[in-house]
Amino acid sequence: MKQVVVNLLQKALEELGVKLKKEEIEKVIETPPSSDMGDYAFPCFFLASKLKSEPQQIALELRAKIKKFPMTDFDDIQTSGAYVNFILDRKNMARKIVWEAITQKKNFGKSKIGAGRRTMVEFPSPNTNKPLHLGHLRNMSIGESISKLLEFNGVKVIRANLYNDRGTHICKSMLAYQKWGRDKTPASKKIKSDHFVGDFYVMFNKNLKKNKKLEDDAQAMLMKWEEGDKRVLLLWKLMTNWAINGFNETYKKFGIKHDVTFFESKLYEKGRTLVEEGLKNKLFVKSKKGDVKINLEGEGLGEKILLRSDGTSLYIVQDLALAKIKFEKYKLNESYYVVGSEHDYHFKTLFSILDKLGFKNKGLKHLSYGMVNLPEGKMKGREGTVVDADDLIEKVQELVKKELISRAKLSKRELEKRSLVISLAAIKYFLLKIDIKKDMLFNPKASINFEGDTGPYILYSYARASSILRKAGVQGKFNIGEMEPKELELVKKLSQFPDVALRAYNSLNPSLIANYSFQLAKLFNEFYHACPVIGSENESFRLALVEAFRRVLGNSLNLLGIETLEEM
RNA sequence: GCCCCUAUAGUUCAGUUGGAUAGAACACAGGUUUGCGGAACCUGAAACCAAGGUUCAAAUCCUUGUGGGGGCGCCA
Repeated sequence: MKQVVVNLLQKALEELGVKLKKEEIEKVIETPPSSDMGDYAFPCFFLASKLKSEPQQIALELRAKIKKFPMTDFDDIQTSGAYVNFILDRKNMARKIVWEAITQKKNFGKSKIGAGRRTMVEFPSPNTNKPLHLGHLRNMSIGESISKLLEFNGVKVIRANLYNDRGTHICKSMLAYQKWGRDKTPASKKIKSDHFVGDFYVMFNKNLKKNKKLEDDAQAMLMKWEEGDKRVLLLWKLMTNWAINGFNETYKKFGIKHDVTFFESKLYEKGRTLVEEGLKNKLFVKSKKGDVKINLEGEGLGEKILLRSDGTSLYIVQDLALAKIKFEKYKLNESYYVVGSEHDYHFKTLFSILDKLGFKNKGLKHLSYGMVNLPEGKMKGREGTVVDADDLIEKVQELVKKELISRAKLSKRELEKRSLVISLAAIKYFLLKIDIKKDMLFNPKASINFEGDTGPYILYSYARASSILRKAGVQGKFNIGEMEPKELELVKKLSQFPDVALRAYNSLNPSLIANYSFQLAKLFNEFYHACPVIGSENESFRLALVEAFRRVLGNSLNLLGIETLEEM
């Protein structure tokens, strides 16, 4: 519908002597602050200097020109100051949007703008020495939602995960296990296996306070690991598998699945050829001590060391290698890294070095998201102020169960299923509604609230729509009579979905979808309070509207990685 | 010390990328029972960190200051 407005404006502007491209016109079109003013607005301020006239005057002339064209889609075109406001034929619009939503179903709102592209999205890439925490939940929510957004716009997505399974942090857990964990296994302790590993990491840090020598022991163990010491490798394999098996349970519960998995342990020496290449091109320099570094002062990034003086490589070298492997093996157009903003500097240097190595315009992007803070401040692993991912999910699920039990009798299985869907909706929505790049506060009390701007509230409105449709039975065609204001508002909100999905795709920001979902759910609740559906004069249209709403909200939630429920 | 990010009701967040009257939610005060599920709906009070600048137009862009967060290892 916007395109019709654009076309009309382009023709009228040309008659006034201004040639503008469609995209230029589309860009300035906005939505008026209130819907009585119109559905689309065109501000004329920027034309004032070109036409050497008052913006108000231009608006009037523009309106006069447009009025002369034959039109079917509009009730009226008005001006208000320097704005030309287009008022759509509401019945026509409602018919169109509702019909499209109902018939296009899952495809409603999709675009093909990304067709033919292949993009890798890497998340959450944890360390294998301790279980996932709240930050990883934000990471996974964002990673999955962005993957869905890309797919919704035609992109072929490859979901990847990189395990940071090598280094001193791993050796710390291993050392603690060697010292104090003899013969115990996750099964014998009846504990989730990644938590089992994490407990030893905590144990290491506790004992480190009493015995500083442990730090050296961990370093010594890393040396043995690098030398290929069989005993150390055996233990490493055992514990890494425990960690990963535990993660896999969490991924499954959280609803994410990877297509590719990378391991730092297999990659960390693969960047050598790249380093040698850089040395040949004099991009990198070897100092007298033997370490290899690159000067990035020009970019304001300082000096970066790539190889230690003993010849072993640093973390960034494997990221260099991995970037290349990704593009060569998977024929990518883009590669996105979902990693917290604390690593902004790392990615700046990484991309800068790759650029210098001739790896230009490869669509590498750091999807940097803000830190998750607690009311008490930052989460600190060693001080035990971390919110554990599994614990959080379990805790929220328990609260949902209590709520469900107080409402209806459910079978155990149904209780489990519903409570999981609702609690994941609560957590994911809470984490996704905030602008990806901003730090956020995770208030445990607010996160278990199920009223207002929350996942459960949105799921509830979906379930109510389903309930109405269930009661009414199957419907076919519909007729539109006079529309109530709430019906119109709901229709307009539905019509915005394709635009919102596209904007979220362009800005790679799921929070737009989250906020839209809430606004849509809220309008629906207002609508069904104001307008009876079943048995009303406009039953056929209202039912269709409810169905369209249900469809669009379902599509919207799907983009957030949130499942829906027919009953709550 | 240097670099990056950030600042909107009591609190947590929006604000269509520079446009018309800055929107919600929570909390607070009050209300909606005989209609499709009250995890709902309605009413009320409450905000752009400060000072300059650019512009027809600034919460949005620039400068400075102040507050908050992060990064500056031959760690990952």
